[in-house]
Amino acid sequence: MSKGKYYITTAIAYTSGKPHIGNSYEIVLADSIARFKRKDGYDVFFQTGTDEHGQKIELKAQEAGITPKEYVDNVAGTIEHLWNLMDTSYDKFIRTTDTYHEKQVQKIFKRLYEQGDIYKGAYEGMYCTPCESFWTESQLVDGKCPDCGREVKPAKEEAYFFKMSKYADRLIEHINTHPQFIQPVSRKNEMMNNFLLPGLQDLCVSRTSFKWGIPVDFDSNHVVYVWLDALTNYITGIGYDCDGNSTEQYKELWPADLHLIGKDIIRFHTIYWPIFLMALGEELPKQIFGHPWLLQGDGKMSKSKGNVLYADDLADFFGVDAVRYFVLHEMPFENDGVISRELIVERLNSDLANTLGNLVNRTISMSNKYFGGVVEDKGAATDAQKALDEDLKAVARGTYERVRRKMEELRVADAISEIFVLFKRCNKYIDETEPWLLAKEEANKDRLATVLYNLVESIAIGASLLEPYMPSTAEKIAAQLNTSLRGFEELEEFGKYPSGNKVTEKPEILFARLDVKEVLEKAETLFEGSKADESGTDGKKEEAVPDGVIDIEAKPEISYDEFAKMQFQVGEIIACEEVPKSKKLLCSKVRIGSQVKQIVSGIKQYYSAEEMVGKKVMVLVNLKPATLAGVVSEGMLLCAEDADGNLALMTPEKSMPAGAEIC
RNA sequence: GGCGAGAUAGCUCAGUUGGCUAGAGCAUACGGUUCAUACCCGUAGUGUCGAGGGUUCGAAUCCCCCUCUCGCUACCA
Repeated sequence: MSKGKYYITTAIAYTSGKPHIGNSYEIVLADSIARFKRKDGYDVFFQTGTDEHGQKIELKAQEAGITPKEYVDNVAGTIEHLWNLMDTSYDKFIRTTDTYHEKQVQKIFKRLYEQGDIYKGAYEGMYCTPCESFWTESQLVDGKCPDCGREVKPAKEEAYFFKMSKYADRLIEHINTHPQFIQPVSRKNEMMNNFLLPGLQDLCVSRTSFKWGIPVDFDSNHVVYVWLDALTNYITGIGYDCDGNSTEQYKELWPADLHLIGKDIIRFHTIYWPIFLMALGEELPKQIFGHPWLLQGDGKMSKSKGNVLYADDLADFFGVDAVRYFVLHEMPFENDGVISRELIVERLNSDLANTLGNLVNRTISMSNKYFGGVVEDKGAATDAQKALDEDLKAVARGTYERVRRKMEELRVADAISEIFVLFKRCNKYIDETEPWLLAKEEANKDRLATVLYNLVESIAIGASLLEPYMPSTAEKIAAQLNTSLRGFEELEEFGKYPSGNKVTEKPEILFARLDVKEVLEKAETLFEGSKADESGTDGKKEEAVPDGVIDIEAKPEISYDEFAKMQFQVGEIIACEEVPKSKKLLCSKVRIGSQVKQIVSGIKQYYSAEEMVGKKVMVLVNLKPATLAGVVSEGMLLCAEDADGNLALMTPEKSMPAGAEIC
């Protein structure tokens, strides 16, 4: 009997490169929820996929010397392979380059345009010719340039905008009346306070600066903004049609029950996406969960440091289920969690090898040793023993309900812990009943059989509950017990294991204990080896990176003319002060030849105002002035930036006069 | 700068509407046990519950203030 449909999605993965474990973990999380709901009697539809458009991909492809399509085919293949490797049970893998998706996005864009939600405007906003500045509507003072007070006029660069403000009130109302809509709740406040309550800006939903996107079919200069493109995957993937010819599947599945996403893209999912849906007249998803991230403890993950963890490498090392267990068990609900090989070894040893693996092993060993593997419920127990048995049984029978409640709140880590409470209870039961003592007296044979039966039955229940999280481990345990995994509806009754059944003769070790030191050494060796022959997902060989250097993302080639437009000069800092009300900004007076410019820079963390004075620095002089934190800045001080974001000013290597050209 | 969250055992955290000697897991030490993957079971802990002040018979829990950390956000030209 079905409890109804359950449509769950992950964010679609961006195909700019191979995702690391921090990104891959979302799919495992979604998978465990999908599998749980399926076992719990829901008709689950689980969709994932890839987001394949955008400038970044266009550039990456250009770098690799292949077409964008070739590039994304490559990466999408890698991603789907990873998802499969992690044993995820998605029903649909959508790619935003799929034809049906692209067609639908074009239709949606057109419809929104025709009904007036999307309008053609100017990307940079209002232009003040004398100041050479663009301003957004909200920056204008009485509709005039905030700097000089003169008239402004619309800029030339055209773009399409979505009227967000039109739907803002409805969205606020929806969020307020649906407390479950945004999870965790702290995220809801952030969205409200930062975006909704101050007033939503209209969103620019087209681009002309690159080509790799879905073209706006009635205006070929424009491609659809990637987020409008990407978000709609949730409906196009199940057959939405904006002319009203949506499939039966769509009608059944929409609205989605859960969008599982990273906390970094909550804004797009809780503001823009619902508003797009309102504009289309569709229902809003029931819940959006912005999960935190698993981060590396020892600094940022970086390719050149060789400390990036990938799901496939970890799976090679520890096994798929161990990795699944780790990421799910450490799944932070509100704060970011930490992942490292050391921590994985710790968890694997203490939970998987000691508590679970050893329990299964010792139980099966005893069954073989004492009864040739036959497990029989003789029902033998004195009153005192009955109390003991009943306590174990109560834990076993109640575990499903405890797990279910945790899953209801998406507390996956807590759900798993509940299952391990049962396994720990089993270990304790062995100590309490002392089977090895029972085995010494022939008169206690029946009691011994009963004890082992209770253990086998409890483990069978635990394994069945474990299935959504560690599917193949659950299967392995069932196989060793010579039984099959049960449905959830069979877990609240104790004694389903067929009495007289025979367990396997030779129990395999489920999880071997690992030595942290050995693991780290092996990882080191592997990394050294793979550095030499690793070919990136872009098909281009990556050079081994020597110590002390970093790589950054390459920008497209420019012409000499483009370069020549920029004017660099040596500037001398003659005064400098902190910008009030600002965390990062210093405001410097910079002498460049005979003139003095005021330049604001975000370097307060690295330089004090005092030490700035007297420095000769490299200045981009002819940059369009802008206002930062209320202060006008008329240029840019150039800095070098390392992988951790530390900044160092560029200064001339020999003494040079202020104003000297840098060319 | 604005808004918000938090600071509890070595580590990760739980502590409901203020109430007895402040808890769990991991790690540590000791004891027990030997069926098992040197595993399991038990016991023991230590904590100025971030600092200071206040309300109260009584505060980790409420109020004020301070310090620090974190998240989102605006500036990072």
